[in-house]
Amino acid sequence: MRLPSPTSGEASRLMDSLRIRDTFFSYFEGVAHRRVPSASLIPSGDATLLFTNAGMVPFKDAFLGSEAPPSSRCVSIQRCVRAGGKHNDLDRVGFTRRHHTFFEMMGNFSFGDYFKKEAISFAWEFLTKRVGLSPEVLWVTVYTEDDEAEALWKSVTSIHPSRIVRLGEKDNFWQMGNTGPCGPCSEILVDQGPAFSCGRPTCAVGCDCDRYLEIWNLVFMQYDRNEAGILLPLPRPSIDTGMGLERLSSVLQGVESNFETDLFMPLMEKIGSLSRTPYGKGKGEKDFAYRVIADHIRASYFLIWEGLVPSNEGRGYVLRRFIRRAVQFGLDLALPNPFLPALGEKFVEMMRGPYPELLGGRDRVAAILAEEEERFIRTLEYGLPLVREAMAESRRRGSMTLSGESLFWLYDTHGIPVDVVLDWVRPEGFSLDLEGFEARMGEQKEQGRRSWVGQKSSFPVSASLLTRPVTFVGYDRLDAEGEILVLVHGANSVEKVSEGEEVEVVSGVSPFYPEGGGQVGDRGVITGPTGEISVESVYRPYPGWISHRGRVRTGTLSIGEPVRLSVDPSWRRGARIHHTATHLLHAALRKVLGDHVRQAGSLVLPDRLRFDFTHGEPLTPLQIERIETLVNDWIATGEAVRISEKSRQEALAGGALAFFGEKYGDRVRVVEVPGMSVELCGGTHVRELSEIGLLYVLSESGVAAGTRRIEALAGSAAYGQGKKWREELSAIRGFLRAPGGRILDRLESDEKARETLEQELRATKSHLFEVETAGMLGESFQAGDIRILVAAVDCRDGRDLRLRMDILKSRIPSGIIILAGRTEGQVLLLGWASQDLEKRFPVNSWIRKMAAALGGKGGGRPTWAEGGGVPPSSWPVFLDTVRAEIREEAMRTLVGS
RNA sequence: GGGGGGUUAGCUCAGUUGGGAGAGCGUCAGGAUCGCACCCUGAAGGUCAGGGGUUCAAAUCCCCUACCCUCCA
Repeated sequence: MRLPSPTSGEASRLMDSLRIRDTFFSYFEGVAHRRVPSASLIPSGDATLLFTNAGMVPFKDAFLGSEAPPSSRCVSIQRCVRAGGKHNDLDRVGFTRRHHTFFEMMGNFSFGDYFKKEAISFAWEFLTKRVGLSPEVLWVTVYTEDDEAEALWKSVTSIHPSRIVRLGEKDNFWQMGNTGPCGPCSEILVDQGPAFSCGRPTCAVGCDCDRYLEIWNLVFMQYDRNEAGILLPLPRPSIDTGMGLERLSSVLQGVESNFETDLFMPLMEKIGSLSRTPYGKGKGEKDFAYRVIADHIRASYFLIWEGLVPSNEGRGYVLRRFIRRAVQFGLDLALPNPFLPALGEKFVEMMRGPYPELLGGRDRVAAILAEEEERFIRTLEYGLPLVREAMAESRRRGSMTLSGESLFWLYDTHGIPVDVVLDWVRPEGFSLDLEGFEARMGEQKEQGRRSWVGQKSSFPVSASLLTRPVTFVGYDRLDAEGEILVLVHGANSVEKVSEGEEVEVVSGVSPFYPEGGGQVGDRGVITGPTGEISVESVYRPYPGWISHRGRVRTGTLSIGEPVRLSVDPSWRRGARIHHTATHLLHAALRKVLGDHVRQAGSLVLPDRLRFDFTHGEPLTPLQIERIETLVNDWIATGEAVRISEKSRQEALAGGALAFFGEKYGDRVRVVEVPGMSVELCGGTHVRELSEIGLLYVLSESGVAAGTRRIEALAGSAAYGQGKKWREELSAIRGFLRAPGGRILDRLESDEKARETLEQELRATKSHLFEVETAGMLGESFQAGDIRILVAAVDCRDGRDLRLRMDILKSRIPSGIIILAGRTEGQVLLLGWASQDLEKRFPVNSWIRKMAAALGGKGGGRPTWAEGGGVPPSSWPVFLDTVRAEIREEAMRTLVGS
């Protein structure tokens, strides 16, 4: 029940999400906005961000001013993933009406173009005129100090003044980080009626409950916060807005939760048909499971489609958690495994309208989903016995509660979620110490956090210090003239650096390639009027920056000085050879193995390369051979490498491989070897393939499930390796005296000969020991009722001694045997007592005593003991002494018993 | 990036204060059978992941490396 009805126009009563998208785009295009396609979920060049989590993320550099926006007015519907953080704990997803890991954010943006007035009026007009929301249900909030915004709401819209509420910094002030652009914001809310209220008397706008639903946030970026925390006015204030497509859909479709919109219902129905129980639309006992699964398949599908694979770290790990959580909740609904591929197929069907490109790669995504699902099921199967063992252990302690420690162990070490454990142990009457578990979990998190902040070294200079980005000239030149703009020593920005110091240098121009795209940063030297720095690594501390890290070799350098920057040509040469070789390798892999192969990471160094790619199984030697041959055939053509800048659409249409998509950027750099490989790439490359020379694949191995790794050498590194192999081979030939080949035959026959010899040696030894020990039996004597043998033999190692012992003890069914093995400079002692003498005559104490007499140690069990020491001055004396003592002891125990 | 667990026969895994490397399945041979499966007897098969250290003695304890599983960031 909802009063009053939020929508006023009949036409919009049943607005499906597709129409909402169209209406949104066409409205803003109508007011001169440029439509920008959704950027990748995986942010490019931003290590601080796990996923694109808001509509403004692709525009971050544009807001910071380090990059030009596609237009001063833009509109987008950006796909987003949130997987943690204060407002979106993964655990809450599925248990509320509105939390998602994957969602789409509709937004309009102004980069120094229009400001508050237009932003407010566009939003109002869109909501009330285009999608027909009734002004009666709308509320707005403004920042407590923002008089301007409140006045504008009153003057440019028809909202009732009593529906404008002022809120504080927590709700209505937005900032990107601790420094940088920020500003007040203004939110538009829909009053869903008292039925949605938490019922508390204090319930009003700002309350956490569902009654006042925030649907659109308008951010007025008008300040730049500097390091001191002071707000300085931005010269060109900007607008960033965000409205969740899922929320707006739920309002416009008159349903109670996002999960009942057309963005979810087909998935809910599919889950319902698989589990044979329909979704209860919020009233079913297990509805939460439907919601979790539907939500997670959306996020997982998109992430995999964008080239991510489940793994045990970083983004891949978040993806793994999505998939595993979905599978886990699938258990609650008794869904038959694997069920994720079928849901994925349904999702593509739903989303093919707005995202036609999703149709490509369907098989690959389905395969990855299925594999991860099966993998988790295996983990659970493996875990069941462990849980049983934990229960048994608890029972032994007389407790029917599994301890927090063992719950943590099951989860942390073996990946078995607590909920799953609970399901298994509840029927047995067990409960769980959840508090103990949470406590251990907290420690773990704290530890992770500490190690994280501990190693994070932040660049000590603000990103806004540079008014324009550093010009990279390294594609064409290896030398450049520049001026020192920033110097860093230790954790501080400094004016001057001198000999021996570790420093970082930023200059306005640089030919140094900064580490990125898998390619290592350049090395070289920076020379000033009075000093020189050797550059050891180069990276981008912020987008658009290039920082050179190294050590001052001679003299001093100061801010403002002119410098000459020179890249080490042989370093760069090795890097570009290996980089182009990587592209060829990638293309060859796809050709030989299939189009499911995608780059999953790469490392390009001057003297080797490493390439990770998606492929389900190990490569056969034949496949590796074919790939290597193909690449070398390509190299031999000597084809020219073409590098060009194109529009993204044009590049993709030309078949370019693009992974981990860029941002909205229209201009992309395309590296093409005609007929062989086309990739979007910012790295440095050879001009002609002949420069590569040759390529050797060194190894192929697995890095994670579904990901393989190839390591290879190209150019002079490959030649050097070939030379090394040749030298080794000739050394082996010389050693084996097998010149001219047939080394394998030679090894084989040698191996056979060795085996024969070993067998013969074994036979001879056992014969020898038979004879030898037969003689030794004569040395044995009877002491009371015990048969005793103490003897010394020459032997090579303990193994020989044991062989003799085995023979001897089979001849003496009851008794004591002590053998002293004389080896080079050492004595090994071995003692045996038959089972019946275990208590009465434990041989380990004798071995210990003898070893001590020989200046060594020993020990063991009563029936079998070993020890060692240095040889006695006289063997006969030593042995006789031992015999006498043992005899005496034997007689005494006889009397005693 | 930081933890936890693992790596022993072809496979699945035991191996308890450090003291003789094991089981089941599989393989092979023999027996039994018209034949097959079952069954009986026996055998082969191991750099205990690799390297270093401690020790008289290391699968076992310590350190390093590689790989696999898993958690946290």
